[in-house]
Amino acid sequence: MTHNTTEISRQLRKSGYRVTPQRQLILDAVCQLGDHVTPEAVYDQVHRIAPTLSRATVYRVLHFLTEQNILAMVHMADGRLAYEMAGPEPHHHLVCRSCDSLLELPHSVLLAFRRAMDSQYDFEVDVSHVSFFGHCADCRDSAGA
Amino acid sequence: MTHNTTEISRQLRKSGYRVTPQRQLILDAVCQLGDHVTPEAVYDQVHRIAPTLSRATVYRVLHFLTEQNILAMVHMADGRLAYEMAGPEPHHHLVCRSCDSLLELPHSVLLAFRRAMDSQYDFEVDVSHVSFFGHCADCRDSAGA
DNA sequence: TGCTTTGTTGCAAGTTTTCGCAATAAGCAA
DNA sequence: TTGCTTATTGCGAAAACTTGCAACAAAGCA
Repeated sequence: MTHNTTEISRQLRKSGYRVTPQRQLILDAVCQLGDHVTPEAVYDQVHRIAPTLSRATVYRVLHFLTEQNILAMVHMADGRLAYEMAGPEPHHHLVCRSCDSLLELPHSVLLAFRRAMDSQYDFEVDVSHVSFFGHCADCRDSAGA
Repeated sequence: MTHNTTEISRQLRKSGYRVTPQRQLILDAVCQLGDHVTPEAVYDQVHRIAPTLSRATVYRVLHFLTEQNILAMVHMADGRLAYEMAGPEPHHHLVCRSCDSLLELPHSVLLAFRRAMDSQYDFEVDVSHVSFFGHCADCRDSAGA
């Protein structure tokens, strides 16, 4: 378990939300499954332990935990959504359109971009989670450009 | 009509694809409806003229035209997909989450970013059309942050 | 501990998006 | 123009995702 259950629980309760077994199971599942977890994968994982937990709840809880900044929403190349643990430091992805691989981008890169937009356009870009699409080194080579 | 129908038709036929009435209607619809057009909006628009044209075809054609670089896919704030004409001149948007206003971003900004990603991460970012979300000057002020 | 409040869940029905496959028709060549 | 090839469509069904609502149960308090 890489997430601090008690800390997150406390955070939720403090905001007037409840810590339910469903929410804990779903959080554990995302945590275990890694970096770009689809709702369906979460459902499969969780359903083994709690067969009555519904798909609707999975979707609702994923949304909810994202709003609470406990999870982060990730755009996949095909437009679908996936989730991952948010962590204290926002991070970003370079998503390969060919092989769907993810490359992590340090927050500092985006902070610089954000500052630039702010000063030049007076626009506050939300850089809590950003994904860029393109082609990784491997796929670029094999494409034989 | 801001798109060059004959040129696009020629491009498609040259690649071995066919120019169907459905494809033309859908292209026209996206073109008329402007920036960030949802599949449903396209369907509504097109359905008035061609009631038998199915939703499946709308989705398929939008996807297809995106692959052909005739349309560009844009991620909306809520994770949903929208489309817009790709055009020869790449353009980018700063989208305000509060008032939905669009601010155009010069391509040069993104080109610099692209070069940085290429040299630092050996990743070729697709910067043909990018949207960033956040808050414009007006909404930032009125929010009283 | 037991009661109360009200945030959450599960179900089922409702959207949105995709898929398989037979029928159709675009483009090409004669 | 006619016919052939096969890309593309439409349909219906399935998958993916959302929503309304009644029942349930987490937190807080007596």
